[in-house]
Amino acid sequence: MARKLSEKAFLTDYNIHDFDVPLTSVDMAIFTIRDSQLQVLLVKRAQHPALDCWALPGGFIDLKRDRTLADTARRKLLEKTGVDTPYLEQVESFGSRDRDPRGWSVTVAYLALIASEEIRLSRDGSSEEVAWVPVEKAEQQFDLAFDHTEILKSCHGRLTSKVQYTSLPVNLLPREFTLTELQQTFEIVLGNSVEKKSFRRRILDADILEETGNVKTGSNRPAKLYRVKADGQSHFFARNIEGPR
Amino acid sequence: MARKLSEKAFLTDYNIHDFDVPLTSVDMAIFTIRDSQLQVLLVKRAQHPALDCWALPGGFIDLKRDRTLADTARRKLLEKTGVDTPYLEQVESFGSRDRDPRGWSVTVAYLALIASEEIRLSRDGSSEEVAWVPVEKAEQQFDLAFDHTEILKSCHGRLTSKVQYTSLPVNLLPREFTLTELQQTFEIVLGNSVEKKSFRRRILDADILEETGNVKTGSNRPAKLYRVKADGQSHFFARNIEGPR
DNA sequence: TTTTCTTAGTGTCGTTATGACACTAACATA
DNA sequence: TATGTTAGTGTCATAACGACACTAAGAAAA
Repeated sequence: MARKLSEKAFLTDYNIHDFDVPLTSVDMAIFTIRDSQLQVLLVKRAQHPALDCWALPGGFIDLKRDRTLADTARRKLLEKTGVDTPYLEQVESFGSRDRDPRGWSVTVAYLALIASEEIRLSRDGSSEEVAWVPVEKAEQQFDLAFDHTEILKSCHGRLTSKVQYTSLPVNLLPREFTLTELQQTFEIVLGNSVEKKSFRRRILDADILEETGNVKTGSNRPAKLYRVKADGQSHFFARNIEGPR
Repeated sequence: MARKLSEKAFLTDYNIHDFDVPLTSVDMAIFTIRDSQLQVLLVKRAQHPALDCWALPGGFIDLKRDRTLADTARRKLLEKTGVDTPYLEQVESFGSRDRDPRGWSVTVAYLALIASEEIRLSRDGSSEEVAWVPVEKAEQQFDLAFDHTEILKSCHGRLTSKVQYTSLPVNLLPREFTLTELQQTFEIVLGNSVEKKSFRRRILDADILEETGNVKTGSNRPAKLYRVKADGQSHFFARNIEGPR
């Protein structure tokens, strides 16, 4: 009982500003497929430090409005893209003395996958410039702010490795899609082709999709449209998908 | 040029204490095999908050001494166990308004694997009580401080899932070990038995081990001793290991 | 109406890593 | 020398995949 009281006293006296704490933020790699390429959203910084540098969208936690880290990530995503129910996954945290000139800092990196159809860029009034950039170009030809190139590579690496054994790319497509569209999405993310029959067996046997009853007609045989099943967690396959041998 | 100067001016004026920032710490689940069980290291907190509660070892980043988050984790591990070259992997970060009574806080969780032979508990002068506890017991019967039960489950989950498709459990063994010992380690982490021949084929075909030339003699046929190859990254298998069908 | 083109979707066989399980090998101890 | 115990192997069945040729169904041209 005495101890309970003394914890209360401890908390009353506690002031975070008495201690050295790092800056802590959230950054995110928002991926989509545009023009048959995997692209990532970049923003041009409108503030110091790294003013005018391209960077991953992100920012500080709003201690008043955000209950959790994921809230911060969702808020940033909504501000930039207008998308509010994305696939969102925490990837890795980066913390060091040198990554930000303001001092010791930690950033929690998130990965988001969205369908390009759902995007309305820069819905908020922020004046930052926003752009979709093909991932390879962003990694190799952009000199991103802070350690954002490393963060982007980490998120991209997580994505490409999970494609090997999960059904994660379904999150890059709109609600209804054909198996061929899904296959193309896998191929774009993987960076190589996959065999049609193997792919379809794999996906259909996994029992993660259901037919919508609709078909997509074009100038050829209509293709059945599918959607992710309601309970659809990202499915894990027992084996990795292989490229051509 | 004017901008470069103004960034300098910006940094001169910048004071982290002008902003609300969360507390940021590192916590870790240190696993080892003892008594044929997967066990995790717990410490009894000697300070508020959650005084006298069992918790995962961890603490705040030392902004002066730690260059990176991994430094903080390594330092904590060394303080508690005397082990300084462990397998160390960042798992997940937990941040929310409510997880710590002191206010908004973020903790970066790490997973460490060490061989029980290498441990010298509580090498430092800290007066905290330290104990190895079987993982299931720690998860189910201990009321850990803060959200440490959730953190432990996350680290444990990462471990058990990676066992399915990597050679990660080699890090729970001493430098030299027999294939049977390695198999037992896999079985303990997996929680079920694996078939001897399949296991040996898998491990040997992966080409991650080399014979030391030594054998372990007992009251029967001697067993060849192996060690992890020098370049040994944790190997990824193309298929998951299956339990009995 | 028929042909042709294009994309959707299937049948089937070989390959590969694994599970199952019986088998042999090598030592200590009695 | 026999016996028990653990190390390690031979071999076949199986599951999931790659390869690739095949059929199906529509639009548009002829």
